[in-house]
Amino acid sequence: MPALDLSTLNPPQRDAVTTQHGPLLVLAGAGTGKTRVITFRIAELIRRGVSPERILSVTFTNKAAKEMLERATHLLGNKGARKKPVISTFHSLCVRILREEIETLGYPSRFAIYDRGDQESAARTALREVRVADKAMRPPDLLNVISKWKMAGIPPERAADFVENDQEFLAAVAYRKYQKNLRSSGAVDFDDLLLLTDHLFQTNPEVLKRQQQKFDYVQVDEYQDTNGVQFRLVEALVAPHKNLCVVGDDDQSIYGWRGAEVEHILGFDRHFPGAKVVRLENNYRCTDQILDLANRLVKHNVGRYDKTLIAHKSSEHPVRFAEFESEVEEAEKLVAEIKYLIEEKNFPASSIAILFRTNEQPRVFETELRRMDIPYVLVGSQSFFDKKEVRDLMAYLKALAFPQDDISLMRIINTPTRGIGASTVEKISTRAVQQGSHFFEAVDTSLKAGDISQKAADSVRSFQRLLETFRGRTQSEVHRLSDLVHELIKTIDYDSEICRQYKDEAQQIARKEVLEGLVSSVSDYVQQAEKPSLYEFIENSALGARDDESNKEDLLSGQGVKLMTLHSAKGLEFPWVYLVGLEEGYLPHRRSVEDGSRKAIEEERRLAYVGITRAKDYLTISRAGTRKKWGKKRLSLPSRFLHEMKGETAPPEVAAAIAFAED
DNA sequence: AAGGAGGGTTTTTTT
DNA sequence: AACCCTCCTT
Repeated sequence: MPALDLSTLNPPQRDAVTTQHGPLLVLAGAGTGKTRVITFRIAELIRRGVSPERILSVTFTNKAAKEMLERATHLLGNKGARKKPVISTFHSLCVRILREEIETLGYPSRFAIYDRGDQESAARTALREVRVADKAMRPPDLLNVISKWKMAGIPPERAADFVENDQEFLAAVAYRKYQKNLRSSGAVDFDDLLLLTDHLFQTNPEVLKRQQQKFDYVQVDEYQDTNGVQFRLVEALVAPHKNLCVVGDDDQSIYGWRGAEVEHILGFDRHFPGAKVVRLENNYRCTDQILDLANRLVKHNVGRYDKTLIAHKSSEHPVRFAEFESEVEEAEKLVAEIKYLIEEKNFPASSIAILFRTNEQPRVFETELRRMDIPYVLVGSQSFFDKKEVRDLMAYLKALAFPQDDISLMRIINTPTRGIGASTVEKISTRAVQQGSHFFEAVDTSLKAGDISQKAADSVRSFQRLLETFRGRTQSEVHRLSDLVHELIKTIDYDSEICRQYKDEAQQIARKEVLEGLVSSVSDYVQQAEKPSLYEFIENSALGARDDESNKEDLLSGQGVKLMTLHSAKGLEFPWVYLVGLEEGYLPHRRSVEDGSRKAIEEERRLAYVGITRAKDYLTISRAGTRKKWGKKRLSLPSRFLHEMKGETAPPEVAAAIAFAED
């Protein structure tokens, strides 16, 4: 654990950071010790007698929250051991508030939180219900549009007025279905958590007052990434005292597509008059060459605070630019070098990171790393919870915990196959919609109406009984929840399902191990939980806040080469970094280029900036001349950012291609 | 209803 | 190359 050291701040800055009252904006560039500022402030406030639980710090990821808590606890030593400062993500904070205020809500007292996978299923169902052809709009696209509307406070009924193109017209119709289905399943998505809390604050002064009284000091990390709803929540919480300290860097705003608005950080002193502004421009992370490159690149952005970070470390090694024939060669050559570094130079694998723009890119590197027997960790979205088996089993657990959750039920009703075919499901569902009931309540009607056979009805009912039995037991035998999950897997005979699906024996074993992993994480959860419940386990999983899992991740991350997207690399640093795939269409991404707006390209440029500034000592930036896409080899041109950061003009063929794409 | 073959489509980024 | 959907046979 690095010692906390504010010697990097000059005295007025130090005073400002520890100012006890009023709004404070810390504009901190990359590598200037942003997070340290918050941790230091927490410790300082506590030292001055503020009770730890009255200090709220909000981060964007659970990982960041956990790390901050560890640092703060460490800093406080034994003194802080009894009470802890509150550190949480926006989403966990909202869940807590909603749970506390559940009585006032008028919403079902139990609600399922849908994770990304659930949201996609719900989106797919909605699209189907409004008969949108699959190719007209994909579930993820629908979710993006819905999220945009939700963050702008636009409800389903009014979405039609805000439609900007044909696709959004379809989305507006599907949005209504999506929200209706979620509500009838007793579920909320990530955005709803924020929206409901916001709504609660706006409409219920007592609730707001109660929540306001909980905290005397509020701090927000990565403030450049707050969206409209998050801004309103913060504003509401600090309204009585305005003791708000935000930390961020407008050059690292990379979540515009999720509704983040840089205006929040740029206009902080307008929103909070009298705000103190502290600028941190001394970079202690990167060598001067790395920083030069980053500075030169980001200067091409127009909408930003003009600032130049000052390096405090001189370069031992120049930044390298590598070019390869294909993406395969890129992976082979770079991994060969990594092998050399680890084996010959005793470089710890964990100090090396490979950063890329999209989730498709790490594949080649994974193959190569595995071939070379180098330990690696793929950090990010394609995680444990995205595996099909886990999602199936989680759907079972959700169906158990939430009897009205028909969306989860649909996922598992015939998985593994149990004689409930598509047409049976279709017919019962239609009846259910007609009579405005849940799926199981429509079985009788369907049978009487002659929609389905007696045999089909029996299969459905017997599955319903199975669920009910387990549902009862998850409550009465909650202390042995993991045994129950194990028993459930045996009862539904999921193992046979795996064997049927995967012919390869190694695959079968791997998949079964995944399931065992889930069972053991349930068991870990039950052990560490104060008052274990199936609901809480599901909730933790959705929010990605499961202790056991992140511990495992930490354990792993100590060992391997890290592979991650630029988005997940935000806030991290590594001694040795490969920034790969610097090609037009990837960075900047094709979709942003096609968008054509300066804003879109500037966000891509900030992504590249984030990538460069992750490197402490060594940076290699690489590109491939060809790249396989959809099984076909295609020419890949060097990214415009390469030329910008080197201070060159793009060669004619690249410039022509850029101009062509922008037309 | 289940399973397999064949055909078409796909890849931003994430709490 | 991998996935999902549809259609066809059993």
